[in-house]
Amino acid sequence: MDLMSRQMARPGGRSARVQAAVHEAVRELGAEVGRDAVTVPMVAQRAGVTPSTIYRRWGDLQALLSDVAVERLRPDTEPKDHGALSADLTVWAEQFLDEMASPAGRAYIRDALLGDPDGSNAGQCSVYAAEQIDVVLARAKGRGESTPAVETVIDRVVAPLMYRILFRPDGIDAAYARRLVTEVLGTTG
Amino acid sequence: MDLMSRQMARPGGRSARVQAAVHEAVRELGAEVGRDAVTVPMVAQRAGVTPSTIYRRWGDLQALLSDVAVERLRPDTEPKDHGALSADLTVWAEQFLDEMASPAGRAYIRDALLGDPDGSNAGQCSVYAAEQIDVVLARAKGRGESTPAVETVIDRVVAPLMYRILFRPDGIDAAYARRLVTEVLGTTG
DNA sequence: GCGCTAAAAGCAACATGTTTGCTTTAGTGG
DNA sequence: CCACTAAAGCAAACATGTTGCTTTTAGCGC
Repeated sequence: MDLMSRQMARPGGRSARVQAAVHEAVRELGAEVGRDAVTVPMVAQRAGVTPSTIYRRWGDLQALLSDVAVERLRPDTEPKDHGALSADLTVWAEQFLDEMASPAGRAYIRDALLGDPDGSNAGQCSVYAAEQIDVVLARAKGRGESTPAVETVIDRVVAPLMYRILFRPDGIDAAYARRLVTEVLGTTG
Repeated sequence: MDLMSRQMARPGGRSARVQAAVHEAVRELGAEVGRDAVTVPMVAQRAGVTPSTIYRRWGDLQALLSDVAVERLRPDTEPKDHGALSADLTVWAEQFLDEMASPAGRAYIRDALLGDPDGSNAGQCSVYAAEQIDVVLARAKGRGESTPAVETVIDRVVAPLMYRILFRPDGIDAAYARRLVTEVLGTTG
């Protein structure tokens, strides 16, 4: 059944099935009863496993939620090609803001940051963003456009957006995202 | 003082003593056994109150930790005056990075972001940073220096630092902080 | 000062969540 | 096909979180 073949490098093992079932249970329950009401015993029952299995594999609820959050924050498609760097970056930034600034998006980000002592899950989120930007910039270079460095875009666009999403939920909108993109492109041309 | 004026019907009374005792217990236990090992019953015992008091006032451990975290993230002194905007900002950014990027600092930031559904605690952190920057910029204006806007400094210095602290703990150092300051000042002069 | 009032803390019983030793099962390689 | 190992199940001990009711105490009018 495709319940068990969802995103697995090596389908077939029992552990793999359990992980898939547990992740799916978290997603379903999160949608049904709200993220804050999800408990380990609840997830276990839905996934058809015992709570101790979850505790032993993930340690606690937070680590599990962090896992699932990173999975959801992974972009599922490449950024669309609009024929020009400014258009590509602008659209990407607007969409990024849209997804991340929603209550659900903020909850995922917080979950990813949490239950993540070594920062590896949060780091993964940053990698996703960097990859997307890299695609956009590489495409622009292919067209002969001059582009800022990936790091510059992260510093000047992603970081300000994320800072405001996390620390100042008010007063953030698409116009702000567009302004950041315009400014970073203005720097290099 | 604002430690006891947060949401208190009876300042100076028993509630205030309880709050102070609980906060102190959290700080002590955090230092002694590590932040992750702190539990509500533990805090209650150390503070000489019953667990139900804590649950009723703060709701859960996370909200309590969030409270304490914001308290600790509040700067205790005004930024020092070094006679020039670039020096003031550079020193401030280095110190900010130093405090925030430490394991303890990161834990406080995460706690502040957490158990904070409405974002008010996290928002407070941002306000602290903005206030400090405002002092530095006002002083520079008083000397006749031209300065960037507070918002600009937040976008170009604070946000990138915070983004890296949270999402990419590796590869962040004082030199990076200094570069950010140099760049933002280069923009306006 | 003296009680009255109401907000907050204490208490205790209860519900829920977490941990752990041991047993059982499923996948792997001989 | 059998033995071996890693992971899951089970159940009981344990810790944490919740709640109704009682008691304390600060603030207030007298």
